[in-house]
Amino acid sequence: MNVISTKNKEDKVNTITEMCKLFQVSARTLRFYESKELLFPIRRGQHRLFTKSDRGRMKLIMQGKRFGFSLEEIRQLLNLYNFGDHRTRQIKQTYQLGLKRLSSMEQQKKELGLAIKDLKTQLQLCKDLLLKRGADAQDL
Amino acid sequence: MNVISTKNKEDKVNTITEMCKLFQVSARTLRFYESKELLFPIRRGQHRLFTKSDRGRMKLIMQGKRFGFSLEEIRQLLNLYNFGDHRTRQIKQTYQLGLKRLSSMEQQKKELGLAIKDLKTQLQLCKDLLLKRGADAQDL
DNA sequence: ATTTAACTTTACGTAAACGTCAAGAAATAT
DNA sequence: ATATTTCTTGACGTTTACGTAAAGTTAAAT
Repeated sequence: MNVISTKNKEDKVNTITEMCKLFQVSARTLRFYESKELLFPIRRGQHRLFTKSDRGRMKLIMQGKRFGFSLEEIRQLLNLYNFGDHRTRQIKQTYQLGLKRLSSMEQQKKELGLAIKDLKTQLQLCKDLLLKRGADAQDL
Repeated sequence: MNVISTKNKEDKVNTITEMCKLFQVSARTLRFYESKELLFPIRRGQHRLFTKSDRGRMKLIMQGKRFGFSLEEIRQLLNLYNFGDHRTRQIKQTYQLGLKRLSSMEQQKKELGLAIKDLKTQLQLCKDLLLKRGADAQDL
């Protein structure tokens, strides 16, 4: 790798099928996300090429989905990771939204902790009943 | 409250509008949940009356939704909280499902923790940029 | 050069989770 | 007794998040 070459991992681009494998989603899904402005693949001719930025965004999208956020909610926050190229006014708004999202996620984590505790209790009760009914402790 | 009266908070039933207020959902939602067998309100004539059991189930439904589970996923687990009236075979299955759900929720909590960390970092970067651009620290 | 594989757009279809009338029955208030 | 409110059952509509099939285009392989 010489000085002239600016190529590095950051510059690596992926075809749509590569992205599908990377994130375990369909091509339809990726095109859909592009249409909804969650991804911005560049074009070589007609074909899409997904950049490092898209990969980062996809990671966040999957994360957001996991936590039950809608694509629209996710989209609004994605700008938080690209704030370089936005107006200060815009960034401020996104920042505020980010703070709200953060507190929402912290709240959710708390509730999740409680729900887990409840579920554990309930599972124990269930287990006790099964044992009392003569279940084999082995398969529990 | 005398000895003969068996009435207590457990016996309290709610009309559909009371339930709506209690859980901040529409009547349509409650009827929909009944149609999907997540709730089992008793009937006084044609009208629905929601029991303590339904209230408990609703709490779990709301919780499940918050964490991104589908109604069908939620329905399957609800039996975990009514296992008294089921066959041992059934309970065993529900118990197994509960264990899986538990580990899924614990995993989610972990990921949520990481996502929160990431978001905090990103928010800090964002804040720095805003301050460097001369934003008033007051409104951040 | 031609087959093949990967990709494209367009467009209709679908499942989940309700919303929103419409029309009638039942309970409550006056 | 009658008006009003609350509730009921359909039944069609809507949004989200894609699936899927059709028909054409581009790139890669032979």
